[in-house]
Amino acid sequence: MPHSILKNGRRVRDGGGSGKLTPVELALVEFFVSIADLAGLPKSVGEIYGLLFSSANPLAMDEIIHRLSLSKGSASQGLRFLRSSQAVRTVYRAGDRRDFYEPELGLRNLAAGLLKEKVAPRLAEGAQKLVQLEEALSKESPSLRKVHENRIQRIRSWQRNGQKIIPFALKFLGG
Amino acid sequence: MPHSILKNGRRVRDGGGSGKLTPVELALVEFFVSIADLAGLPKSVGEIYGLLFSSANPLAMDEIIHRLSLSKGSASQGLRFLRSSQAVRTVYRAGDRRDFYEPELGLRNLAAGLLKEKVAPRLAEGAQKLVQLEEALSKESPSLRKVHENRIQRIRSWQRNGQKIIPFALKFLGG
DNA sequence: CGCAAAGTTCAATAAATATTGAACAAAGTG
DNA sequence: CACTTTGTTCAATATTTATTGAACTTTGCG
Repeated sequence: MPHSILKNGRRVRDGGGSGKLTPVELALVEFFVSIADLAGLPKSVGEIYGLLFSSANPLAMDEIIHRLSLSKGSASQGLRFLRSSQAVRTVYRAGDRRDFYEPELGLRNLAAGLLKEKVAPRLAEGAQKLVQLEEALSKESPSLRKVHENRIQRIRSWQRNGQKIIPFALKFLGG
Repeated sequence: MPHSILKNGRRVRDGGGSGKLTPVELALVEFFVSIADLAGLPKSVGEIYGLLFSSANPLAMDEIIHRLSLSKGSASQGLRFLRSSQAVRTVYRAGDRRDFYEPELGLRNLAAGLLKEKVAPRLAEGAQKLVQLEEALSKESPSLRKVHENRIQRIRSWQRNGQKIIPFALKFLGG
């Protein structure tokens, strides 16, 4: 039985189009796909968030799979990412064992989540590399070392300025 | 004559290591490769910027190719991107037909360049999609339309807040 | 318990992206 | 002008990354 959405033995209402998206939903999904792309996230993540964003009520994974024609694997991984970065929340529905999902709508929270999940780890890794670097410095000729020390100072200053912005930017973004 | 760096008939000084990078250079290059990756740019772009950043003096494309073992194509395209986003500048040297490159060191300018080159076009495209979307709205049922109008308002508010931050953030980042 | 629905994992595969290098164009130089 | 150096372009290829789907785990229910 390929792709039928049966539940408790009867066909389930699927809120406007079996697997196909309405024009508005489609445009919203495309919008978030292009944002995902900009942020270096998989298309599927953008699709899922976009679908939830355009939905009047929370959706379960099997509905997402069906509307977007995604594989279970992509849906599961995409939702995992969105959950872990607080871009979606799970919602419980009485008498239904499935998890339902609704989107976070606050830009501040969305940004903070991405920052924590995608950006922060990389920056930490970068800082790590700077440490290794300091060690190697001592083995260079004095004149080259002077140049390099200077440049590394420059990176440190970038890091400081970058840090300073974050809380401020978040405040800007969020009510 | 594969890969020799001859110029005016004599071997040219290459500032420490033919093709191989010193540990410090290597660490700096890796640092910028990881930044490039974070920003969704090709590795080669990070390598090129990293090499220029770690160099005491401007470098020509053939030197970059040699030190990083890149192809001409990658170097040319990478430099094109870096130039177009104002992350590097060309420097002229008397009696040398080649273009020499030096890195932009101001975070503010680096950020502004990326914003203009990578981010802005995508956001414009996104705004474009929102327009298409408004048209399709009128064909929806009143109740669904209300939800969607609401959500689209939300996106517009995101855009406004995002815009507001930019000049402010840039001021923060820059001297 | 035994069964079915819900969700996860991950090796295989497909799709997207970057890189290469050879052919080409432009610009000096003698 | 003929020749060399410098740099660009782009189709072919390699590399990276996302997606699939089948096997598996977990959870709830009668």
